[in-house]
Amino acid sequence: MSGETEAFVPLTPGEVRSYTCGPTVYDFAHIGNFRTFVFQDVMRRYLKSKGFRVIQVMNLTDVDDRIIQKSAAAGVSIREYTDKYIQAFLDDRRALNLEPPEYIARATEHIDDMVKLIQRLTAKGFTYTSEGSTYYRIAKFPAYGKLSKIDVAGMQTGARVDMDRYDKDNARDFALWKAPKPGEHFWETPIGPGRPGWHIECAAMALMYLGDTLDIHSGGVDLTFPHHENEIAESEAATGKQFVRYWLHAEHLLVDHEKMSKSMGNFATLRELFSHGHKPSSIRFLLASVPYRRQLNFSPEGLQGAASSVERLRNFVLRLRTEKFPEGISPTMAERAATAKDEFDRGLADDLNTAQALAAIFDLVREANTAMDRGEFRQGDAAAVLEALETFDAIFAVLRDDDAEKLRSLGIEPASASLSDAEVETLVADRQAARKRRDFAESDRLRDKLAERGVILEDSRDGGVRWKRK
RNA sequence: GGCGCGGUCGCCAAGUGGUAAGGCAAAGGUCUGCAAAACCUUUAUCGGCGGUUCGAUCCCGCCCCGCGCCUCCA
Repeated sequence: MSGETEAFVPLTPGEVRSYTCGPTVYDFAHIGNFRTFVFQDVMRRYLKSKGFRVIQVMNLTDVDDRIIQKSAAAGVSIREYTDKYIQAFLDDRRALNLEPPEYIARATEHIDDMVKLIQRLTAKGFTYTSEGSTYYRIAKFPAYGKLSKIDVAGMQTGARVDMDRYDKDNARDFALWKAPKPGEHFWETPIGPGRPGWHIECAAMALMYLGDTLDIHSGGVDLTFPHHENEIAESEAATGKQFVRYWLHAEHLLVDHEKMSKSMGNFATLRELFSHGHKPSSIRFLLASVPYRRQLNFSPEGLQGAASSVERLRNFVLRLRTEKFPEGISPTMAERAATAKDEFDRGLADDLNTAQALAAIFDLVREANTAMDRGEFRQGDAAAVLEALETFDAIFAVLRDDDAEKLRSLGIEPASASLSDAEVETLVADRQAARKRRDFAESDRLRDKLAERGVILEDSRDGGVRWKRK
């Protein structure tokens, strides 16, 4: 609200009540949308790692003009129409390793709550009706504009204000409840037949699940105005209390330096990226690696770079797990692991500076690799370093989960799909035997054969070999 | 026009009043039977102009450029 970074102090110690503006389920979500959802996931994972009990509510807007229009055009019910996209959205979330919120609230299942909230506002004189619709009278709420810092008075006469087909007292007033147009689906309620306005759903559901004052409310920057401003107007007028303690808005994902959006047609869905062979971990890493308040220009090169970064991290973990180091521990390494964890945390603690946090991890990776190459790394250090990596992955969640099973279910056919672990082991053993005979022609033939199936071999100094799937 | 975000190495991106993290990419090298992986080396004076200061990329002013919101939008 202040527009500045502030120390986070939840209303109830140890507990974070958080509301997330979810998608309008009229179509598949695109990765611009997921930029925000990944940010919210990083935030909730970080808060949890700091010991907070997180209660996150995410809404699904499953009724609006587009949905009404499209479902009618498709000749199916709103429910049926939105079910499909809700399912797809939840699948996409799983693919990206987004933790499920504690509550997922569907707008059409909370019509009663919205009606009650509107009635409360009416009782306090914040509403008026016109042609069967109910509107919010912003003139009654002097604080209007405090979040987006919009000067309402100055806007009213502007050329670009709503040329509305509705009859409102003031162009800035917004609909709480919309009267049905002929043939449209509607709900019969005490305030008349119709359907909810957009903002009332979030206000009603947030208050219902989380109480009058929530700790965190987050969403994309484009929601700041009018959506969040209107939510404030609705809820604070009704409760008389502060609605949200901390607002966090994620910046946009850009494509060729323009906002990715459905209307621009410059969007990509996750399933499209998957079908081009991109892994969920690459996408998640890319979206998470740029701090949320920075615009992120999306490009295939960037995605490739993210994939390489994840690869480097995974190679490192593989090395930690498979290489044999001299017994004992080296005090300096244990210390390095500890400071890396501290630095990682320091980055995140500063308004979720993921870029800074990442640097701490990569520093550790390089230094540990160097120690290994020099023979200064000890077996006892592996645990400490792995622990630091786990701290990292508790937030970034990119180290696992690109297993063949998962990729296949996402429509990515791994090159190595046709080879089982046992088959790989057999071929690897054959090659080792060939190497022992110094039959390098045969050895290389087997290695190439494995490579064709997406299996990469790494020989180690001690004559051993480890393998991984591409 | 109002409000907001940003302009740092080829790309992505931290950061601090005292001469600039990290990742990706590129080139050369080390290791290796060859690879792979890893490591080492090389690549920036921080949009422009003024000002404050012993000293500014970081503070102030002006200017230029990009993006967004102000209408549905993560």
